[in-house]
Amino acid sequence: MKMSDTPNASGNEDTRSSRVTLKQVAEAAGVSLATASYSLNNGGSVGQETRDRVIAAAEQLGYRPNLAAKAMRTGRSGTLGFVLPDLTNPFFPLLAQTVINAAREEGYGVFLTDTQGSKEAEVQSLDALSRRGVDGIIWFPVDDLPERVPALQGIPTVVLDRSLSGFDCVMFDCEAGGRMAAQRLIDAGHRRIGLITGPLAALSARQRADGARALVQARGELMWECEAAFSADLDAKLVKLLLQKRATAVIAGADLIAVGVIRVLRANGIRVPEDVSVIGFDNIPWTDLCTPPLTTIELPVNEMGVEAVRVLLSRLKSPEDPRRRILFDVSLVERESVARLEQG
Amino acid sequence: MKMSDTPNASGNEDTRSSRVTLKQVAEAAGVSLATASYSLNNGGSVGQETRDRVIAAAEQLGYRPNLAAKAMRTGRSGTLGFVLPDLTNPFFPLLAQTVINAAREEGYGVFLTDTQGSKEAEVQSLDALSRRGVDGIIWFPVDDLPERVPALQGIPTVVLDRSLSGFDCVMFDCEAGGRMAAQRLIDAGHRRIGLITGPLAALSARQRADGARALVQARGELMWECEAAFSADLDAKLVKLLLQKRATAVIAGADLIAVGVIRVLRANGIRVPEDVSVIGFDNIPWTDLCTPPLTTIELPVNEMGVEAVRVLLSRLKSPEDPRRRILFDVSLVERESVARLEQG
DNA sequence: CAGATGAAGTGAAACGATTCACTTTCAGTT
DNA sequence: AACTGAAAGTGAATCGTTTCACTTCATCTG
Repeated sequence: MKMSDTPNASGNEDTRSSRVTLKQVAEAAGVSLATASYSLNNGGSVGQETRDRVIAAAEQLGYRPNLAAKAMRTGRSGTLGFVLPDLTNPFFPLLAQTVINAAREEGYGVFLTDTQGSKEAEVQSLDALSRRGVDGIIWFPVDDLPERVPALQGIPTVVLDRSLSGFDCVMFDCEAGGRMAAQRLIDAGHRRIGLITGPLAALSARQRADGARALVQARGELMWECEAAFSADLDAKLVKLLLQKRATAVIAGADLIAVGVIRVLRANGIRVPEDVSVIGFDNIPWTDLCTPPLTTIELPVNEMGVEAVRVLLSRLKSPEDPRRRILFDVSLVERESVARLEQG
Repeated sequence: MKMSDTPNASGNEDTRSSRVTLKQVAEAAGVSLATASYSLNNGGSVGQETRDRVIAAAEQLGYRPNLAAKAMRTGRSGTLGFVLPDLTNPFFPLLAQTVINAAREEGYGVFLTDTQGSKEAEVQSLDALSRRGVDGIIWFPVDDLPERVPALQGIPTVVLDRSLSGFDCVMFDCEAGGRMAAQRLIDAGHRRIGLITGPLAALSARQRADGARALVQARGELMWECEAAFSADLDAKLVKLLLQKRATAVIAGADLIAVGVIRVLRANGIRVPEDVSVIGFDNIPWTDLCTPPLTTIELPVNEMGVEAVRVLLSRLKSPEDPRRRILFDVSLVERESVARLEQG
């Protein structure tokens, strides 16, 4: 790391340290504080001419309302918190982007916090958001153990991808997804199928597994089942399973895992999809660039983000409405990692 | 999308809508407001016994300071803004994560805004952050045209990956990176080299190109050069270039582009790296999972995030210090997309 | 013992907006 | 001419903190 100081930086000119306040605007426009406030917020009863004058003055002075003051007076900060487990997991960036932009369109700023998969950090984050006085929280929990979160008292919260009682929840129909994945393999003639689940602490992983398992057991044969972390690095046990108990097709509980599977298989001279078919789950961004491009279950992540904000804001408006539970359908994305099983 | 209302949700019990204020704590502890404040902030002169009593009372009542009020009084909000172009670009999530966590460790919350690559949205974002009263801004600009941003007046800002005068800047040594990429190919015996640059509106893309071009011209032959967007979908012109004017190696200004190149080549029966070597830039997360794993230039993204926060906070402390310009070294990551050129 | 010193604690004024309750003005109605 | 009501505008309280300036009182100093 090199460093150099640039001594004569030509700083932001006109750095007026104290900002323009509403009072100054009022004075400039020759009206009272109250009228100035009403004018700028389209409230009260103010003559059109006066209103225009105030607006002009505000413009001219470069007035920017102090949101902290507004927040204190009104009790609402115009901010939301978004708590998620891990931004570097490719599943999340799109979701975060959607939430942030949906919120911005409604005039809300978003505090993003990444808990790095730690429950402790999660509790801390929620606590910090509560102190910050966010109006509401969107929460993608690390897992779905029903831990009590005292910080959340009284703050409207919507929970994503988990079913926590007492909260609005927005989820994917993961069980159906699991079934779809299995069905796709069955349709291609596969019967001897292996199943790798994501971490079962998460409801969605359990549901995916349940859906897939049920269908495989009904129509084919579940050769083996194994739990794995959300990662392309498979542990030794799984690798062994993969190479020894040969299934003709593998269902992975997440694309990241599927990519790892493909890598291991190919490294051992097993072709995908000719020898073994692989199907993933999530449709994370770059799975179409793999070799072979991954057949997978797509989740409407974008829609989830938008809906989460919608639900949260509507709860802000009507705190007493019944809790909502929204379930998004998922769909199969056909690519090249699944092949018809040739009768051998 | 299915929906169901759960009528009898067992809401967060004890939803006390009005929060505990410092005044209540003071009363409970039998001291004045001032003493209560001093006690909790380790300020003023307060007897140990009294202090303990206040702290106990605060604890017991579940007091959470209202940061909006504090912000208004002190003029500092304890928040930072982070403006970046596109969270779905795999380059950014790690950076965002690092910034968020580094800031949190110092007690700051981060407003994240994603401008979706639009300069208009960028100006709006900066403006919104200014209204929100953030104490400082970390800004990864869409490009480096020296647009005036009025909203920034007086808000300490550090700029990432760009050189904007009047700001603290944290950057990578991209020119050196370009040279390293070229050198790697030269070392492998390549002479006829093609160069694909990222969008030249960005300084870093220009620098990468400059570094690479200079070295190629000095030691080999620059077969062709072409500008491309940050995407794995290459436009027709580039595809044609790639297939017709055969270079033995290609330098891509970004991994995303490199992946696109590999895909096009392989789709046309050209092997990588046996027939054509490809080298990328960025070392974004999953390039080690490609086929072949991508040789590329790694940027210390994590370090940049940490440093950005460090620089920003130190500027908050001493606004009058000379502007700083920090340059991080980059490094070559050796994988499998570059091969020795067999003398043919 | 007078005065100085310092620790412990308090009262009240900010910070910058919103908003309730109120006054003034004036056109319209009887 | 007196009354009514709406429209236009204002004064002042308020949100929850921090912090300056001040008081009180016990102890120390010469």
